[in-house]
Amino acid sequence: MNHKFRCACPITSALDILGDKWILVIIKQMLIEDKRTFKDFTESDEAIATNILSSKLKCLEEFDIITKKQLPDNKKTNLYLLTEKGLALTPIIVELSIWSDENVRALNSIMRDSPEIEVLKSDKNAFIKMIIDTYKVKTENLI
Amino acid sequence: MNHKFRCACPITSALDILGDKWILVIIKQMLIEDKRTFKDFTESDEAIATNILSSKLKCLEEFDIITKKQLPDNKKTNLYLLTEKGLALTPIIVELSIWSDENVRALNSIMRDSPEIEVLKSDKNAFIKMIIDTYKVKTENLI
DNA sequence: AATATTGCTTGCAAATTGAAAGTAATTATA
DNA sequence: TATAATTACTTTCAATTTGCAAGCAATATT
Repeated sequence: MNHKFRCACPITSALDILGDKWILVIIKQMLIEDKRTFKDFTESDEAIATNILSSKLKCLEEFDIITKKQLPDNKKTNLYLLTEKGLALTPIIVELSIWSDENVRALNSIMRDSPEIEVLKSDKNAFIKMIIDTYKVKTENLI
Repeated sequence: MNHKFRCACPITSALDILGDKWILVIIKQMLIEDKRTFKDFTESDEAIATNILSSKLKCLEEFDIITKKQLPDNKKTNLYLLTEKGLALTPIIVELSIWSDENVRALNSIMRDSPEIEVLKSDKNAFIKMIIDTYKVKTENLI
């Protein structure tokens, strides 16, 4: 797979990787919903089809945003984990959640509350660090 | 047009609107490349097709992220301008540019330099405010 | 009055997405 | 140990989206 970039713009180039319906949803599921296995993802609210999931995971792996690992005591279940490059997407996820809370809520009647949003807004950097640290603690003993 | 949201997650709902190849590219072009007219967009480096542009602009208008205005002395040329809801996407654009500078540059050999990136990183909030204020100054006298 | 420009729309081919079913390897259960 | 269930996919095919090219109507320019 050799990805093509549209032009020399850094923002457009980021969107050449992240700009689709599923990539950032998968990152979010890994980062804050503890999704780690193929099955975890298929069971999520977003209900991604297995063929799409398979191709997107492959793509994320090629960009080194995630890595695929095996548990030492289980040859069947693969673990998909965020790399540093993937964890560096946390600020984008955080900004998406703020914008959504303020601008999309009114359009989606079933949108769930974000009780932590005020804490988040009061100190974004601390919140981002907390999410990343929590992820690392949760995953460091898995492999 | 009645948009469908995948689920109750605020982040996924944001991506139901923003998660595609073109939407955030168009926002970026308006916000920092002074693109305002249909022609402006078609002449950009990203070279969007006119039918796609037309449908995306319509979509952005329906979500109240942009507004379409006419110059009083020109009945042909339409101006597309960001609303407050659209300007509130600036932090997302800024985070995309930081992530890209640090993580995509190595993959895209033709990516242009971002000389302002260090200024940006040293005070994100000030940079975001500057972008928004500059946009408002540039556009307030157009209509 | 003739030409060029702007802002689209239409038609069609190519690519992507998605639902459903199938498969192979591994693990759990009777 | 045999059977069933689970996981992680792949395949097939239909539906949707994207993209190129051409066309067109209204307005602006020469």
